[in-house]
Amino acid sequence: MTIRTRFAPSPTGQMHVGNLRTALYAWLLAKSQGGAFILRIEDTDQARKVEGAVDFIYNILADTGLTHDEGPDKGGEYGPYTQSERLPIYKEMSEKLIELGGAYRCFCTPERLDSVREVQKEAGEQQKYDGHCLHLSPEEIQKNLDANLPFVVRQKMPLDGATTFDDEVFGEITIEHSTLDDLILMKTDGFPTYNFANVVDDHLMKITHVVRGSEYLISTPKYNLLYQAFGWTPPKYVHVSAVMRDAKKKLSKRDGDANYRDFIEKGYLKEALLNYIALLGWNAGDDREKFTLSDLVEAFSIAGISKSPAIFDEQKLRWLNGEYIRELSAEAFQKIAEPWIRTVVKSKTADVAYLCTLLQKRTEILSEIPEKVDFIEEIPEYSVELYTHKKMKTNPENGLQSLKILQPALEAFEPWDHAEMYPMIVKLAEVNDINKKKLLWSLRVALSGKALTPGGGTDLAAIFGKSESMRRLNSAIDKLEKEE
RNA sequence: GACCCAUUCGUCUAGUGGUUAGGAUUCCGGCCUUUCACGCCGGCGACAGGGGUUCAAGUCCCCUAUGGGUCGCCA
Repeated sequence: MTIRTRFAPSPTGQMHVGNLRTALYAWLLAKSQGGAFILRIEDTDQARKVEGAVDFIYNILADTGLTHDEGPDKGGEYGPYTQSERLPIYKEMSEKLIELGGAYRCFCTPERLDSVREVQKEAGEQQKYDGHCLHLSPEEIQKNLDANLPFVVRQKMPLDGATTFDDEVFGEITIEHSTLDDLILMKTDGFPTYNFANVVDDHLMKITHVVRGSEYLISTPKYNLLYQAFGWTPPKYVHVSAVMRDAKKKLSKRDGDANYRDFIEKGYLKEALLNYIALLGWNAGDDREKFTLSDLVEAFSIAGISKSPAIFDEQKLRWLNGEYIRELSAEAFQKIAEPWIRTVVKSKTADVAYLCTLLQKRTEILSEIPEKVDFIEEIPEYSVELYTHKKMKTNPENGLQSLKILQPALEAFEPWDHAEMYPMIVKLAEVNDINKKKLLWSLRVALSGKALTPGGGTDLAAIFGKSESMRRLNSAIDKLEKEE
């Protein structure tokens, strides 16, 4: 029997990274064993529906490479794959379940339910349905139905005993039936709840392994009771623990930047992001940390999933992203870096390709590029104290001296060849009996107006070209002379 | 509050009765160097606490603590 897993998001907007990780694990489980990955849209809550959210899900799955074999857009043998299009199925199934004795109609109003809960809360009791409609006679039920009273369908829980199931990650879990509430399966609006739809659909769609967040761990026995009532075989369960923002808070949509798209917009590469979230709560059993998607397919196994919640560490993501950036070819890096460079550098003459070779080893996330290159467009206001560097024993006075040595040499330097410039300056330092580092430090400050730059003085000269370099050099000399 | 689950360096983790408790990241040193970064080398840093079981416990059991989850006509 081939493995079938599913990703079943509700179309409520952004793709949270915890959600993405669940999708990744489900996809990996299927693909690592030659199985199928199914996308199902769980839109049973009409109030929470968000326009465009389904397309957004398609885009992310396509973008990350977690492609599905069956889904609303691709079809498949077990469709429709959108729950709002399966309403007749749930209706039929719920009626069947009532016949089977696994469920009953409940005509209680939300107001009555609230007050029951209120009373239970005051008394310090467990809050659960009080069974009011459980023993309605067939006549009473018919009367209510004839009166068109709205009703929900509730699952009838056994009163005693316990259900045990064996989770693939957490092991054996046992829940006493006495703690179970009679779940609502069908709402008054004719839509199923998750509690019902997931069971019906997972069964009908022949899902073999249910991968989902650990918040469902405790409800799983309720679902198994449903399977049992129908006479179906439950799937295997793979519950994965939460992704946390910090030790106390779960990563949540409300925290703002936990979304896939936000990370991409901040300049993270999708490969790095995916790699990182794979590692949050899973490991290959060895020391490897860098995985392509196909590496993951090869290495993935349920045994590597850990039980405890993992805190999302953006610092480590940054590092991983840097690793991915450094592995890019020069062309590939320039392609993704140039748009970021162009947000601040408008110059047509600056050598962007060369700039990129300098930037590549100095970039962890793309969004830090603009601040690194802003001096290229326009030299910032800077203090001549930048010429002071203790270790190199430089200061504005000898800085000026250095620039005056460099000025005629560079003026005469033809062609403006970067590879030749550095040895030329080294030689120039020797001739003038001055430390080459003094010359280079001053040159860098003169060209950039900054203490930290990608690359050194000759690198900057290469980026700017001769005319702009000489312009900056001369104006630096002017500036220093004025200060004297 | 009740129930379920978890707990190894700050963080992600390896570890399935006998290890100097390993790796990665962060941080700190050093080397390299045209500033910074990259790279390389090194360092700091953990078995939540208490009881058992055992010749031997991070590994098994119990209790406590802490944290998370669930208790919706949300999923």
